[in-house]
Amino acid sequence: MSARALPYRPHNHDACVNQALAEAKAICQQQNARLTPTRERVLELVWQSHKPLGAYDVLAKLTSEGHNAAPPTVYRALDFLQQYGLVHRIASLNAFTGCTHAGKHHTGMFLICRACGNALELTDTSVSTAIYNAAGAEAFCTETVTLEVTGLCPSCQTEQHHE
Amino acid sequence: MSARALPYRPHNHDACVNQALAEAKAICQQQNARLTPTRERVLELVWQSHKPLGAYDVLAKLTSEGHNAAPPTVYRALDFLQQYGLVHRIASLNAFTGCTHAGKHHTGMFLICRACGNALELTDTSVSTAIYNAAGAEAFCTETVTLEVTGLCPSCQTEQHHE
DNA sequence: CTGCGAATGTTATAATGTTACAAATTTTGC
DNA sequence: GCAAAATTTGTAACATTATAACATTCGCAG
Repeated sequence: MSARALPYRPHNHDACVNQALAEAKAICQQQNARLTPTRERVLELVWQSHKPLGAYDVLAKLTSEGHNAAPPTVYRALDFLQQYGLVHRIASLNAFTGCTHAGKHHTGMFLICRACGNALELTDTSVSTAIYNAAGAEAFCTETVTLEVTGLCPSCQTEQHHE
Repeated sequence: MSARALPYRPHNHDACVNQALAEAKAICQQQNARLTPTRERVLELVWQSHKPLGAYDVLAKLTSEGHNAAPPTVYRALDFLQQYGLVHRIASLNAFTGCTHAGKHHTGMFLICRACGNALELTDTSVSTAIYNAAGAEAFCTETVTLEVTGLCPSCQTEQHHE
């Protein structure tokens, strides 16, 4: 598998989408989960860019395509996708983004640019370890970690025009 | 200044509240900010326990005290308190909690027990450093960090009855 | 083809958060 | 002290995000 493109640099984004869809199909098949058309379409929509997308944004896109959708349609699809590790919810944005480490056990860390809105998902062992240890020092049993960093991505640090 | 009590252990909680209020007054005085009665009352309410409180919970308490409050009343007070580092917003819960490190420059890390609902705020240099470095390795300029760990606190790991 | 569980449609509503403008209060400059 | 300015609060309406409850349809095993 090739390295992931950086969200805030120009790249062939179709490759991102295709890879994500291919991985999703493989994962669902392997786990005997049904990647139905609606679920697949929602996953595609979330992957339309590296900017986390609100549930109602997804809904609007579905609607504009003629899909007869309501909020539960979207939230159910997103729940399913989250369950199988195909998308992440960004709590600080109330939005969803495609998982770039699908299938791999990981603690997502997100770098979210406040200027261009793109989010980069990282996995960093020293971060996870430090968090796990800090929690352990308080005898706390860690189950889930929400780690979202906001700031400026390399592109937006130098450019004036934010995409 | 004495060490902080652990949220999920029995402790003299009035001391927590009193300390928080005293610190808040000192900080506001020092920064020439006005800790008005409404703001102070909201801070007290948020400090009524170590369980992060929703804005509408605060609103309900204010209302039950006869205060003529509406959502903006609460959100404005919370915004003010956040601005001066007196409360934190817990994004994964849509709730607010009193800051136990008010006045000190810090990156909050929260250990949130899914059983009892209490939250413990930590500051851990190795965690902050690891995060900052991981972001820096991507040439990302960190501004804010949201770090919320969910799991089981020591008490709830052993006890059946969750407070 | 029929019955069962999973998935989706549909309607309504809950929970969280914001906008906009008016009134009251506090501060400030004189 | 007093008027103007700035800050804070009141008030009503509304926007956004998410869920509940129940009916219907779909996919598939027997």
